[in-house]
Amino acid sequence: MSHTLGTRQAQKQRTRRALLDAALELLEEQSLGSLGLREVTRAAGIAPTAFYRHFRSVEDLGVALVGEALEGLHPLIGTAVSTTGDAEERIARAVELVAAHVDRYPAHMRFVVRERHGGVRAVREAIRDQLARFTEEVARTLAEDPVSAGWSADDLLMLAQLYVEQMIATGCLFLESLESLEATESLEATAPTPSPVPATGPGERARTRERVASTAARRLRLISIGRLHWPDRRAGEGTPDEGAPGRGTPCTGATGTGTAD
Amino acid sequence: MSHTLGTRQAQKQRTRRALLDAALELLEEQSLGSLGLREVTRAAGIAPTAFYRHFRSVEDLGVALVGEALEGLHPLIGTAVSTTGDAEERIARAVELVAAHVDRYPAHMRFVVRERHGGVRAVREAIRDQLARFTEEVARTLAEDPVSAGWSADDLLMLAQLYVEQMIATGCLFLESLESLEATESLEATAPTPSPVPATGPGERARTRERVASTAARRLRLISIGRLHWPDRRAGEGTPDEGAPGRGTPCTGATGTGTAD
DNA sequence: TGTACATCAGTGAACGCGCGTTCACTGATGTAC
DNA sequence: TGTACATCAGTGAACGCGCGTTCACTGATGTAC
Repeated sequence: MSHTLGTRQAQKQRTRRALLDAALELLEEQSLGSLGLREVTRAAGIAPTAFYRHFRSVEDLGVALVGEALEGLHPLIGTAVSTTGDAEERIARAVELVAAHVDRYPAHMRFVVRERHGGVRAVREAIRDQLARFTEEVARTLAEDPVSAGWSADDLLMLAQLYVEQMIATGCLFLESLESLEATESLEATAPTPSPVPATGPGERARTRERVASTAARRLRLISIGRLHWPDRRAGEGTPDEGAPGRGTPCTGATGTGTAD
Repeated sequence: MSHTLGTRQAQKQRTRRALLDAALELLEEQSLGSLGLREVTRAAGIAPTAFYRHFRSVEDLGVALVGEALEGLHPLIGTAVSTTGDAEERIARAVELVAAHVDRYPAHMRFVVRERHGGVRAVREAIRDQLARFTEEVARTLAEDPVSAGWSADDLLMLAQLYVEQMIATGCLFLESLESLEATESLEATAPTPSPVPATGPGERARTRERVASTAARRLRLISIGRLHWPDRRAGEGTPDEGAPGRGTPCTGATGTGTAD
């Protein structure tokens, strides 16, 4: 820290954190639109009226959470998509990045996934804007790759969107695996006897994680392969029983609709 | 209709419909978790207590909406993914299917997209189950395609998931384009003078639609190309400046983690 | 066809409750001299 | 260092309101004879 905060400022920050954390926990089982101000302050251990010292409304708190959840990812994107390493390495790096972020901020990520299409406009737009920035950064990084030579700006953007969507879908997979694990574990806690065959041991968490990572990696691999053979306009035409058709004429960008409108 | 409903039954169905429609309209701007029973009955024009003649709770109504939104799509899936026609035709058919469904049931589709990761468990699970059925059907249809020869069950499922996710993303794109059009049109309605250059004419709706359809089609095209060249394990290895590497050895399924666990 | 009774979709009053927001306040922290 | 005053994060009472659910009811529709 550059200069220590005054006691008062520090306390205010702590209360603010308590509000954000309380909200995050409550948001695991409901959406922002149904989250009450009193509910949050109760969980945070402060009086309802104190809420207004930190946020104008619950919606406002939601926008702050979007920032916390996604702001920190921007510097990491370049690393994950960068040209260094072969395709497999890059894919593994991207999946690992998502996995680590979900591991570290599960509640934040659940919140983002839930509210991305949720009922609170301001939050939806905050998320959309962050994702648009991600997409633009990915597109810029992809453009530097020699593989992208000849790609139209429109097609590059399309590919970047596909990658970003895929990263979100991967995050969802990791989140769902966390959820199902919790469900299993709480079931076991209730069970009268320890299962004869320990279906959920200490390694189960790691194994589920690996399975999810593998699925996510294969999806990315398929997309990357498509990218390498793009545009391949003849793909799938007629019967595919003639073996390997190879790539079509490199009529780059001919498939796009053009950027200007 | 096989046999006409009694007056009483018919009236009950009409009230039920009024409740569902009122809910759908209210859900355009909020999520199910914050939708009130009294709010719905008020909009439907009936007494709050009458709600219980039709649904046990708002959550229950939500589950009914999931059925309405997705049940009807099952018979259409086969047609969209089927082997008939070349890859381009199939892609166009799939995009058109989604576009038509969103055009006809925009509120239903918005609801599904919003609640897929929303705060109401029962509804989330109803949607997840329907999507799992879609995925299975797509996987089964893909398996019949000669292109899928040698694909492991795991990889086929991965591809089917990718396609289903992509269909949902396409639906989102169409929904967002509807939303932005409405915003523009209401802005124009408020504007004092008709714009000198009519930025939003009667053709704007069609043009936006076409742009979205084109983007969606290109995404599907890229995935289809990836599919044709799968697994191509050497893709992207080293520098890609040596031209067309062709497809790798068809070590089918070697990339999967196996289905049994 | 007519009558007597059963069913049941929709009503309206009433309930206790938690909500968001207002207001004047308290008392610890910060600051000027 | 000590004193006097300003700031402001957090308090607690109070408000009007809409909520979900209960209950006994009404009256049109359905049914048995």
